[in-house]
Amino acid sequence: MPELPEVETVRRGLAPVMEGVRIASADVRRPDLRWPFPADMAKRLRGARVEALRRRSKYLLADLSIGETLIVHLGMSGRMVVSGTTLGQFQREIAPAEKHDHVILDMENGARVSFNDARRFGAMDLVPTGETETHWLLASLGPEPLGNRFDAAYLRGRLAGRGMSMKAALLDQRIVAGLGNIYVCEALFRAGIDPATPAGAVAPDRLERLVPMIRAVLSEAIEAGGSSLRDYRQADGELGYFQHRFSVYGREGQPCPTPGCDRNVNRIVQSGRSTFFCAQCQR
DNA sequence: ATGGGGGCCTGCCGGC
DNA sequence: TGCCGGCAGGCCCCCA
Repeated sequence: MPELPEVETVRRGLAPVMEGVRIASADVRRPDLRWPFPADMAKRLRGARVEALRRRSKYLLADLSIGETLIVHLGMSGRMVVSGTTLGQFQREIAPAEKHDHVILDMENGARVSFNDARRFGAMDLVPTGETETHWLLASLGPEPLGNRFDAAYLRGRLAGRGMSMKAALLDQRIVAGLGNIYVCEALFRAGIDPATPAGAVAPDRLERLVPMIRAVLSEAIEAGGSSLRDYRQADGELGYFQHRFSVYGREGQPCPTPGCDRNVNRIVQSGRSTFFCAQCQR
């Protein structure tokens, strides 16, 4: 659900209330999300100070003073709800536990951070900080799309000879880590690439155009504070505004936004997921 | 190795 | 108003 910009927005919202602050107590209200929580997670979290809040792809990483890192994935519907603090635009009173609040962290500064995830596709794990990169969930992730290692030459190498569609290739977290359905649709539209084109068949100059488009759409979404659809709210509880700037995502049947184009946005299904695109502008 | 599809969960929305 | 099918931003796993 939340893609890279949404997770980065959550990270930025949480950092002021969590970084440098000890976890006074952790309430782990069920034994698992998508996978079982580590044993004694609540006990290990209690008293640990959050040294830094980082992000890798769609994962939040909280480095703790106990030498362990709390890995958090929001899945499709995960949210971090902050209350009990005047830092940021949060609810001032401590929010009582609500339905689907699975893990509640009460910080020593009075803030409460509740992990709420209705669909429970999310995940949490606690690993030695030095082993974060090699954790089984993170080990095979590709480069960050906003990082230096991601460029057209890299993409060319990874896509050469591949028969999968461009849509599927950009959704593959081993190739580039952090894009999801929305931003893949938007980036392919901006780059004028047909989502169904076999990845290995896209010409180098088009990949050269694609990379800055991916970076731009992600940067703009972060700048706008994420997208936030339906049941998702960013860390400060405010709805994000980037969703109003989608060119094609969720706009089936509406006019293509390209000036002079008279087509409507199409929706097709690729490997079970909706793809939105303009058949005129994307070839 | 590659790629395609199923499944995990709950909630919401539109149509009848 | 109520019920039901379809759909949702992710990702692992199995199968051909």
